[in-house]
Amino acid sequence: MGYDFQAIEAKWQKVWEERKSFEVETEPDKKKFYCLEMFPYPSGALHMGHVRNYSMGDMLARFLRKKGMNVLYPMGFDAFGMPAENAAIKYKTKPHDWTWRNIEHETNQSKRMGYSYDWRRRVETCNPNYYRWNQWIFLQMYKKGLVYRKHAPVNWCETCGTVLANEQVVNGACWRCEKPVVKKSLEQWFIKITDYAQELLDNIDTHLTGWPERVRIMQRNWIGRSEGARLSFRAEELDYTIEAFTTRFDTVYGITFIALAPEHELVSAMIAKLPKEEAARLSDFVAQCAAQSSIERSDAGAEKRGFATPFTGTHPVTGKPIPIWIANYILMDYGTGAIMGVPAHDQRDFDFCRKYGIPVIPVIQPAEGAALDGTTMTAAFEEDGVSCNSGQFDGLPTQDAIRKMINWGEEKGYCSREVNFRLRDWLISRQRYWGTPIPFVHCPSCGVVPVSEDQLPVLLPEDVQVVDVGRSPLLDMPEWLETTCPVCGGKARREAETMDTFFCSSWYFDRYCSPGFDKGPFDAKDTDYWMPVDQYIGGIEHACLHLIYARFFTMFLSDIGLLKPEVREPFTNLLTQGMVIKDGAKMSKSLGNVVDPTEIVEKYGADTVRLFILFASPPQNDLDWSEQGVEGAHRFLNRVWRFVEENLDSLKQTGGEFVPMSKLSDPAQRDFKRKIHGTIQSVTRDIDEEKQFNTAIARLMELTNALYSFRPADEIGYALRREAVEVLLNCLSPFSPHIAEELWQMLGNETLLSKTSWPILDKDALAADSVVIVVQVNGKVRAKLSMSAGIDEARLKERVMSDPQVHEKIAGREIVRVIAVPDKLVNIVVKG
RNA sequence: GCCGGGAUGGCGGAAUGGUAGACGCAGUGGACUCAAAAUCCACCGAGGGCAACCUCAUGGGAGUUCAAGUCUCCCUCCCGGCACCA
Repeated sequence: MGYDFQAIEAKWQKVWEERKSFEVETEPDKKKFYCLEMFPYPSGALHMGHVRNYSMGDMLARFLRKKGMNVLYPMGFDAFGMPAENAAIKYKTKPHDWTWRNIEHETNQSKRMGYSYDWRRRVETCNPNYYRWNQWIFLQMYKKGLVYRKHAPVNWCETCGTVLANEQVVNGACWRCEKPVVKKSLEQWFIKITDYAQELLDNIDTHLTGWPERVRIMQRNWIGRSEGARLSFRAEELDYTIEAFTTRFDTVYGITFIALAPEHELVSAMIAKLPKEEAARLSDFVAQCAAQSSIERSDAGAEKRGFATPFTGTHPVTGKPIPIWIANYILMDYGTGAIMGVPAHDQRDFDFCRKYGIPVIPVIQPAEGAALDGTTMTAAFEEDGVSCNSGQFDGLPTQDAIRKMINWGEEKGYCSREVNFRLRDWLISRQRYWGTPIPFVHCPSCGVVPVSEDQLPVLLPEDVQVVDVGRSPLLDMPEWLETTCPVCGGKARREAETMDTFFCSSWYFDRYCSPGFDKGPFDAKDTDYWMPVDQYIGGIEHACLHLIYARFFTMFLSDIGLLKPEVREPFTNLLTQGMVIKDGAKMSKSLGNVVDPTEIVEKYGADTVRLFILFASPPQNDLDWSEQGVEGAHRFLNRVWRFVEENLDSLKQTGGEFVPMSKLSDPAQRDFKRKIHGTIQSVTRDIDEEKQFNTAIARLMELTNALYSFRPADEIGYALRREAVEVLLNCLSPFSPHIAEELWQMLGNETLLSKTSWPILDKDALAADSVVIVVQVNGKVRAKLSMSAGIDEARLKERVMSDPQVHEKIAGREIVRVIAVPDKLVNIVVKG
């Protein structure tokens, strides 16, 4: 009859759907497991990366169901975003229509793979029943003071026609289109994610122990905590107090200049105060700095340029006047946008001072070697040493000096302790159409005011033609734009900007718990049961994007009581899968090395594709696509099929109880029984603990090989063979569920294999009867002796030392020592 | 520059400090066949030997250990993240 995978896969997909095999409910008395994958953007079709991601998740979900868990395993679509607008222009359609068509197509693709999602829970972020809760959550954040508008230099992507959050700028370029990003001064919406910086950092150590070390380090770096102090310089002529942050208060006596970022607010006051000609030169300088791209600005090797102002600030400790400069290497968005310049101990300051002839005063001397001289040094001394030129602190080692001087500074009021983070507030607004409308209106008399909660959702018009990427069509829809003010009832204009789509993806996993709920974003009775996610699977590229935003959301939702207090983190365990590579490069349209999953599934079947993709590489590694490898996986499934088909009669005749190890006397049968249970043990461990799916599959291949070589001679032999086939199919079914289900049925089983418990391990069947003892001489393998298992150390030594073969290898040399590891090895150390 | 991760056959990859190379891919030889496909059997790190076996081998070098792919130190190369963050 042959392995007709097309018919089999269609058949079982239908059965599972009709029997609602994978639908789950909140059942507090059952042990739950929440298995989640990063939901896709519906760009048209699922690619191999998705297939890899979801094949892992589905395998785990199916495995855990068999282990008796109540498994929540949902799927949805991250459906708002730029590509829909671009596609709408290109194909002369509407983002709404394009997106929904793709959602339906990709859902069907997913079903064709046999993934066991509870499809009733599908979430689409572009659905008003979802994004209304985006708007609602945004208003809750506003109420808690976490939402604000700020006029600031922001990252602007010309190609996408929108601003970007810090996390979305990768090497100075847009994360999506990879075009350079420029700074633009705009008034934008921000969320105070920095209020949570400390908890985001602390929880990495306390809560994220189930995450890859790599991701934890990346997040720690991204949050970037540094401890130091804030100090101020009074600039009397300008009637202004300049604040600066430093991590090296111990170098305070080495300050020789103050530098401000060109965007610093004091700069315009200076321009106003300066004589016309000099004011013009300063404006010019500031304009030149602004013209630099963010890539140039952030290049450490770039030339440092400065402008000497005639103004000074008062040194907080010595009271001396310190000249104020404007410098292009000072960043406005870190610290205060002003620094204390200590050229002797900071390389950047040093470079700057040498260029402009500013004095260099060492305040730390190396513990050993020649003393530093400010006039002759060629580089800043940034290591630890001993303080000098620092009054009462002279002679202190650097670490002591840092501690003591900051205490002293605080006591005397020279400084105040401060912690700074590299993490910036989240710029949430986008100048785009296809997104969640920000639920605010602009009223000429009341200002920017929130839409009242009972007016949600602010619907996004769906019947919209996008013609130009440069301008949101919402701006040209007066019927949508014009509204009334929720406060005064007067004429007002809607906020036409939409939310960053990362807002949508920061809580979708909560929504899966109660997808139909309409009294809030989700029902606490469901999230209290299901959250947090037990296993999350997705790409490493979200390490400092989605995976930080979602953590912040969870903390916030927990703080306002929507999630229970103990849920502070959304994802207990994280698995980051590698990319799918072909011909040495990531599959991409531009390289033309894309393999379409649909075609491969048609040719080999979903079971083969799933098996290959999990077998070819461990989950975290990149996976090299190889059609020959796919054929190998297909061959294996064929082998399993053929075995059952060819031996069906004898397999069916021996149903019932399996023979326990104690009833087996034939060595071949005992070995085979051991192989069966050894397979259960290692497959279970590989999936559950090691997350090494490739080796789990290798074990199943070994069992299949053993099945082919085992020759049953009696009834017990046939019963063992039946046991082996059942174990094989059961263990195979999370990987290749359709073929396993079909063969299971062919054996005469009436229950669904998908609903059948994982095989029970018989520990008695694991113990070996005989073992091969490796005999080493001076650590080199010299002989292998077979003996029965469980011999103690003394008897083992005795047996090995009396063996003639071993004698020959020692050849009369003097025995210094004998090390014996029972059931394993004996190492004889000899001299000469 | 700083912080991570890695380097094992022709390839993907296995190896609680205890037989290096499981499993698969590719390859070689054979069986079946008129022939091919499919399938099955054998071989498959390098060198030496008729053989039993021996020597070398996990990027390079040292060290710890009875024993190191695995632990420690140094070096080389690759990959990733951060980077004028005060």
